[in-house]
Order: sequence, then structure tokens, then C-alpha cells
Amino acid sequence: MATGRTHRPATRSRGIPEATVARLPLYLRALTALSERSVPTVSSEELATAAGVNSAKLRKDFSYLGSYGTRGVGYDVEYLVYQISRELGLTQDWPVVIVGIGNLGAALANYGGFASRGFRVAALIDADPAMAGKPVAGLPVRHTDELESIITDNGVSIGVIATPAGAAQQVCDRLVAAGVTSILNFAPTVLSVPEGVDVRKVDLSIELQILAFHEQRKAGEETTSAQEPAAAVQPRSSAAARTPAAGRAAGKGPDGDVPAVMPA
Amino acid sequence: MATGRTHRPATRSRGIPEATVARLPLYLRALTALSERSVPTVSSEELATAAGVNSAKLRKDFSYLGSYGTRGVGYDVEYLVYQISRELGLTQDWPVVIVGIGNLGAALANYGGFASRGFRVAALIDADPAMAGKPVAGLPVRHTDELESIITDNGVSIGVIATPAGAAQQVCDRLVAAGVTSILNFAPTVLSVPEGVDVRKVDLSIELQILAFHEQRKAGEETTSAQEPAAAVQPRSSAAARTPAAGRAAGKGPDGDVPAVMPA
DNA sequence: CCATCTTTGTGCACGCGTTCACAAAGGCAT
DNA sequence: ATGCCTTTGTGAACGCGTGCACAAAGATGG
Repeated sequence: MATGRTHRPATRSRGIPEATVARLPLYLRALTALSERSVPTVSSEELATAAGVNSAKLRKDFSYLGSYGTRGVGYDVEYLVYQISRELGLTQDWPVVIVGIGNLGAALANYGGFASRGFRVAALIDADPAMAGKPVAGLPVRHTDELESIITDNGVSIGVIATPAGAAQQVCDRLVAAGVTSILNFAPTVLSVPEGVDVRKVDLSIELQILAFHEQRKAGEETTSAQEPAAAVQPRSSAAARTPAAGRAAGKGPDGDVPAVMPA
Repeated sequence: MATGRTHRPATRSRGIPEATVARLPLYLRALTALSERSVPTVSSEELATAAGVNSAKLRKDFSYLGSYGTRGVGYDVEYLVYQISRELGLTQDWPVVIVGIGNLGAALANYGGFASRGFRVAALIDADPAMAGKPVAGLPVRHTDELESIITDNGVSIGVIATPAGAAQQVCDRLVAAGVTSILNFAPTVLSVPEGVDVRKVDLSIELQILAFHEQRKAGEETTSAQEPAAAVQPRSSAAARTPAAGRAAGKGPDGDVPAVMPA
């Protein structure tokens, strides 16, 4: 799960709650699998299990789309696939640009399933002149200079940022200025964008840190709070002179620079 | 942002809300940046802006950790870095294994910042015998047969799955059986795990689909519902005979197989 | 045509998360 | 010392999301 988002606080988009929208792709995936196995109908219970959610939640989610089920029977798989696809805007083609063709950018570009769901990689863009023209995943890498024209010419409205953190905001600004209104950010930075532009963030580092938190908690429970040896939540008198000789964490550390996925 | 999660519904972990835990890494990153610039203190307002959140939210988040601020002044950067690092369990080392060294797995392995935050890649594992021994990011790829022994010998409790969807559940089961209790899943599948195991999902495809939804909505607003030409929400009489000749979406499509990141 | 059985769709209540707004706390100048 | 100014920490209200539980709907069999 990509984590942070930068969405309008809770502006229900046409009656469909944001939480529901986030689950629609999950349902769609499960339904597509059923469709491939030629299963004609599915109950909310079965589908919910396949999608890893509660059946009541699923039914409520679908109720926002309309009454597409048949009581006593369930949902028509093909029909539901179509409805959800349409609702998500997957019945049309979305040209996408990937900026920053490092390890991650290349991995994303090579992802074969990209085209299978309405998304098409219109161009790969990198700032390194040495990369220009070099084919990655069958597409020639274009130089950053061409960014604006590529966006305009292809009518790109979705951009993927896989650059180092330092370049992300600048790239973002150029993408937005050129007309992009949705951004998927893999760089470890908080992007600031004007009103009306959606940003979603994917951050491996954050995910790992959250896992570490829970992992530590599990380990701590075993020995029933055996951690935090002595000076646990020390009263901390003077405001200065603290800094408990922090282990790592403090130093400069190679961060905010590395290619993409997993920053801190 | 990685999206789906599979967390205990809302079991507040030792008083710290899940939503707060998810933001701590964000604060930590902003604080680390300040620390590198030798900024001694920071106000909730400044830090909140840097982290892209509301200042009241940030203060409330910090209040769960304790009273680490000084009224009229702000927070001591170094001290806060240490406290958050400790809270997240980043003061200890977490050995991690990456399973599935395809495009994405390799990209993750090459991510330099991995070690900079308490995470250390203990091993890269792949099922392809041809990959065995081949060095990726300075580490020799190990064969899946060694999975259990690697986990045990290194005391690995966090696993990253970057395999094709078809192999994910099986790999997951083996990881869990070997002692892994936290999993970061890049494969496009819902993993089922026993109680006590945390799973977080990162899914590019889902993120893009969510963006597409909002993008479509924006486009629809311009022309004020010019979409949905005629048969919009057709009453749908007979349960059978529907399937509105769904465009893409239905066919077999290359999915549930591709390496990792972006499935559907 | 009626009874029964299955499954949807949803009203309702509860809890988490967010935000406001302000009192308390501390620094600083006079 | 005293008063002012800044900023934290939090009580309280509100809204979204979740899950229960059930009535309505429809299919199916006799």
C-alpha cells in the first residue's frame, strides 16, 4: 500500500466515498480473475473473501455504484467488471509519462501489465543526457527538455515521478505547468501542488518503518515491556543539553538523494 | 502511496493511533533534513508544513509520544529525531529479505538508502536457478530452497515479496512458517496470513486506478456531465443478457503473472 | 400460485481520526 | 519581579468509515 496521500480532505466525489474508491481496484482484480475462469455470478460473501474485505463493506461499497446485484443470487461478474471499470475511468486510455529512469523507473517501465488496464506509457523521461535515446522496455528514453512537448502532444494527464528526492519538486512543477493533474510520486518528498492536482505517494521506506514499529511492539510484548531499560521517559529538565546520543538517525546519512522507492 | 493494508482493525498499539504511526516516518524525514542543516529547534507550524500536514494534527501526534516540546519555543530537533526513531524501532537493526529478484526486486535491492534507517538487506532470494549466485546490488542471489535457513540464521522478521502474483501466497506461507511476522507485499494479490502477522501492500496499479478515477471526474466536471451519453444507468431488466460489451477489462489480459509492482 | 430459502441493500450505532479553539506554560523584555 | 508574547498540549465537537443486523427482494421448488 502506497501510503501518504494528498487528497482533498474528504470531498466525497459524486457520492462515492474515498475509502470505497480505494477498494474498487481490489474488487475489480478479484472479479477479473473470476471472469477469466468464466464464473458467471458471485455472492458478496465470496467476492469479499477474495478481495480480503468484509462482505457488508463490499455490499455497501457497491451500493454507492447502484443496485447491480440480484437478491438470492449475487452479482453478475461481467457486468460488475464493466461497471467498476467504467466508474474508475478504465474504459478509456490514459497516457502516462514516467520521469526518472533509474532502477525503479526502469522497473516500472518494464512492467508488462501497464497497458492491460487502460494505462499506456507514452514516454520515459530522464535528465541524464547519456540516457537519451537509450531504449528501456522498448521505448527510447527522452530528455527532460522534451518534457513539456511530450505532455502536450500526447495529452498526458498522469505523471509518475521516480526521480531522486532533490529533483522531484522541480519535475512536479514542470509536469503540472505542462498540464498534468495527477501525480504518482515515488520520490521521498512531500510535493506541493496547486489546487486541483492529485498526488499519491508510494514510499517503501515509510512502509518498512511502520512494519518495524509493529514488529518492535510484538517483540516488546513477549518480554512484557522489557525494553526501555532505565531512563525511559526521563522528565527531561533543561530544554538544551538533551540529545541522548542518538544512535543512527542523526548523522547525514545517504538520504533524500537516492533514486526512488525507498527513502526515509 | 502504498495502499491496502491488513492491520488489526484499530487496535491502538500502546496508545499510539495507527494513523499517527503512519505519519511518524514523515515527521522523522522532515526532522532529519532539519538536523542535517543544524537547525536546533522547530515549531509545530514549521514542521507541519515541511511534513505536509496540519499543525494541530502534528501536535496531537506528538502528544501521544509524550511532552517533548517547549511552549513558546517549539521542539528540539535532535531530541525529537531520537524519540521518533526509538518509537519506530529504528534504533535497532532489522534484517530484511527480498524474495523475487525481477525488475522490481532488483530495483529495491539497489536502493542505497536501505541501510540508512535501520534496515539491512540480509539476502536476496529468487526461485530461478539461473539467478542463483548472480550478484545483484553486491549480494549473491540465493535460491528459494535456502529461504528457511536464511530466515532462521539471520533472525529475519521482515520479508519483502516482489514475486509474480502466482507465487506470492506460497512464498508468504513459507516466510511466515520460517518466522517472519511482517511482510511488505508488492505482488498484486491479497495475502492471507495468520493472526499476529502484519502485511502491508504496495500496489502501483491500484494507485493509478485511483488517480484515474479522480482524473475522470475532473474531466467530467469541465463539461458538466457530458459523459455517459445515452444509456447511462440503464434500468437493467433481465439479470442475464447484460454484459454491455465491455471494452477491455474482460479478456484474459496479461495479469496476475507479471513480476511485481503494477498489477491490476 | 404459494411457501421457503438465499442474498442483497441499508438504517443505525459506534469508534477512530481530524480540526477547532483555548487555557496553560514558558521565554523574554522591561 | 511583572507583564506580554509565543507556542504547546488538549478538551470537545464533528464527520467519515465500519460493522451489525434485519427487512425487502427475488429465485426456486412444489
